[in-house]
Amino acid sequence: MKKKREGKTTSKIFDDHDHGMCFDDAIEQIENYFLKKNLQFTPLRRKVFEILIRDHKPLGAYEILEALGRDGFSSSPPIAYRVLDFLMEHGFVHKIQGLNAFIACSHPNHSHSPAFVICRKCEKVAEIDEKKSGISFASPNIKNFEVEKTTVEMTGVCTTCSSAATI
Amino acid sequence: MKKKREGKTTSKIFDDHDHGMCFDDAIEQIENYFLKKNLQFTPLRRKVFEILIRDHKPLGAYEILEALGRDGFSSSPPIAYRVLDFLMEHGFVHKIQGLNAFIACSHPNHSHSPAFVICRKCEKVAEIDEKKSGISFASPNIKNFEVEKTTVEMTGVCTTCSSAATI
DNA sequence: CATAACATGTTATAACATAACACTACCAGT
DNA sequence: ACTGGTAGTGTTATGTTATAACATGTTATG
Ligand SMILES: [Zn+2]
Ligand SMILES: [Zn+2]
Ligand SMILES: [Zn+2]
Ligand SMILES: [Zn+2]
Repeated sequence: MKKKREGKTTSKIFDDHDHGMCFDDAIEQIENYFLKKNLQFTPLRRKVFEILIRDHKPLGAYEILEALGRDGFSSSPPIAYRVLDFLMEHGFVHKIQGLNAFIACSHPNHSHSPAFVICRKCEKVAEIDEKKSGISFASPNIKNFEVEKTTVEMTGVCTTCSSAATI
Repeated sequence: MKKKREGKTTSKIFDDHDHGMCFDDAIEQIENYFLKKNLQFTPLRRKVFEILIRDHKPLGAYEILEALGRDGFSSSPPIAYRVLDFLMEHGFVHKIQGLNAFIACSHPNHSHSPAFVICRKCEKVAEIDEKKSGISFASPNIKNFEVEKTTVEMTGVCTTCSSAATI
């Protein structure tokens, strides 16, 4: 059986971006980036990114594979994982560890350590900015350790879901 | 084939606790907690916790299962996952999302949002305290969202590993 | 003792991820 | 044009992590 991953309601923190613009911007930005870096934005890579940015919600690798299959691409697992790794290396996709899922980056311009807010009911996910949100995550400067990557995920319930339900 | 999960070197951030004491304390604390809460600290639960606290390093569920098998317990997957879920509910075990592994809590007294420092070379893991370490993680108070659980993991390389190796 | 709640055991399968190798296209140096 | 290297994609098989569903035993509690 399949794990549910629908999502139906919204809450303010999840709605603070204009996704129409977000989508167009994202495509343009990734194109420019690849051009500038002399990287190939192949049909497969473009398609995977489009699948992720289209609804701008986290998708499991196998959901991406299904979508690829529907669009005439190969849908064996390594296809998705390789492209996802590539897009993550360049900061256009992040992995949500708590969901084993992947999501298109919401702030692909500046390099950043992403933080995510995840509603465990509707499974909506928002990528937040250190400064913009209440969260202040002082740059981790641990003694005797060089931090290369941080994972920050906040799971809970959004207002819409909590007001709608009987817990 | 098996993923490596050995760990051989140490760095200061990983050595700031006396594990002999840590082990004894942990056992005593979990016993007291279960007694006070009228929960059953069954042989299976005790064994799982002992396996985790013994070396105080992250173990995969299937590693725990092997250890259980060696000690005469059943070693089918649900056994481990159920006990781990239970111990996590009560704050005595945490899951390291970046490693798909479980580790005994280092600060089982006070309720806390654990944060972890993970060396990707030796796979040593330290659970750090907000205040004690350089990290300051302001309590996330996001608008229109009630945070229930935070995941904070910092991956990098410890001094020992970085000084030892040719990157 | 009845019975409900909790705990463990067992089988099967789902969900997630990678290894290894094959094939093609493209480009650089000869 | 030949050669060898690199990058991208395709394919098969398998490894790894986690859960569903159901059976059995064990422990309060009225
Ligand atoms: Zn968007
Ligand atoms: Zn929600
Ligand atoms: Zn310890
Ligand atoms: Zn190390």
